[in-house]
Amino acid sequence: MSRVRQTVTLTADLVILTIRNGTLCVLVVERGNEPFAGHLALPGGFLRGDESLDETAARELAEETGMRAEGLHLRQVGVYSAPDRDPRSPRVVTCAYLAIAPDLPLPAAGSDARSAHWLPVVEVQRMGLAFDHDRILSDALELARAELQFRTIATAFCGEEFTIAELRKVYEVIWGVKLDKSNFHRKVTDADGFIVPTGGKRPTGNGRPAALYRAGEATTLSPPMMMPRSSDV
Amino acid sequence: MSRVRQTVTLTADLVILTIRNGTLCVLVVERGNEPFAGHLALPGGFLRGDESLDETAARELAEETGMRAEGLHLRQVGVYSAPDRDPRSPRVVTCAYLAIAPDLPLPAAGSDARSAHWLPVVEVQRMGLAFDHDRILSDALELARAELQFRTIATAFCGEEFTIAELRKVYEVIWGVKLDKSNFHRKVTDADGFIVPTGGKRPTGNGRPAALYRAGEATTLSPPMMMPRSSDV
DNA sequence: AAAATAGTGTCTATCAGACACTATTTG
DNA sequence: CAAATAGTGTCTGATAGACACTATTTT
Repeated sequence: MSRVRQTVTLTADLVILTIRNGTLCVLVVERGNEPFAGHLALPGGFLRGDESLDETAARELAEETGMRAEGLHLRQVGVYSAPDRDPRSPRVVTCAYLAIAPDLPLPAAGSDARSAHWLPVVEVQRMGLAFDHDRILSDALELARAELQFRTIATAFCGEEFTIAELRKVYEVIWGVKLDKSNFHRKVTDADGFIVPTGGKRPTGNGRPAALYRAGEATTLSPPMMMPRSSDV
Repeated sequence: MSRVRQTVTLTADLVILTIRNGTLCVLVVERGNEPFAGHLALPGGFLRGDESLDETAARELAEETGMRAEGLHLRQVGVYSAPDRDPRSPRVVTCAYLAIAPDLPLPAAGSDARSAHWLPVVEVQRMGLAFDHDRILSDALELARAELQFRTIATAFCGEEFTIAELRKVYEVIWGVKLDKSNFHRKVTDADGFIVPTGGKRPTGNGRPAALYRAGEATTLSPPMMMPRSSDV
């Protein structure tokens, strides 16, 4: 029996990241059903007969956050298929997706009869998640760190309009480093199609108001924004 | 029916790359069974009940090439789950893997009752593959190009011992560029744990014999070997 | 004016690319 | 010696990081 092909059910699980109050947060749900009822887990859902897993992920993302998935950063992290990762039968295999959201209010709780919350990533890692979702979360974070270097996804954490300081904060929070203000400014304004000035300004309370930008057309970042190498050493 | 969770069968498909006579080649099989009987396709196999997809991929790799998968570069490319990608029922979803092999003789043909061949990638792309394997192949190639920059996988294309010229040829073939001999030499010898001199020399027919190296301990390449940016411009 | 934040200019160490040069082999 | 390939040295332009400086706002 172990040597024959097996039928499984497929889920798409989502690691939806955002930045709130300068802290990297992830959307987690409290599970209502077994297995792991009452435990925290990543949001996700089952593949339907008429859709691909990418479509499953986009549908779940829309249900959980109200975001339209079109033009949104939604990227496969990997497949998690250990035979014992989920006690259910038929066996459940999942494909994890990374999504990035601006700091949005969540739709009314209970839209999916589950309670969804933004929680700081560090706190989630301390508490632990159901299934193999701890591993999925850390893999997704690693992917996000790498993608920041080569793709223009950092703007997805910001609203429609943002300042360069806000964009810099994205890099600092996800990479866990402090970046030089001047050098960052130079690099993002030089990068081709990364950000476009809107002409507007945003008063910041104290100090000179910052110029506003919106995301440019480019999806890849050239030249790349390399993560400081001091951490490897 | 389309709105309920669906059971599927899972396969792991392999994009196994090697370099033969200075040409990038991929292992393809001629399908013996429907669907697509007689067509070329990527090797692959069904998930069994006692294994993960990573293990399925490693098992198939061993069956097709005779390589032991331990310590071998085997990396998920992505999941391909379009509802119409395979006409069979129950629906077939695949996870593609990238593997890299030195220039090995294949095990006796017909080990899996299928004929496996190394074919140049460009020729395979011209002829076309079954299912969505054309797309999988091009995604795997893109991944291989990117991984060459940051991981020490180039040595996996070479035998146990290799010269720096052979290693350079790997980069040149996969990136499709010509690299400067001196600068390449400097970069690979400076990179930490990338290659280790064995002390041996290999006569190349004509000319000064080249020093031999073996793969070092490092898996990530620091500093990275950046692909020349001229191609983007 | 002081404080605070945005943004610019400039110096320097480092590194990639170009390329001339030396070294060691075969014929 | 000529040819061929391996390997070294050096110059230069581009870029990242450090940091001093200017600009514009609120209190």
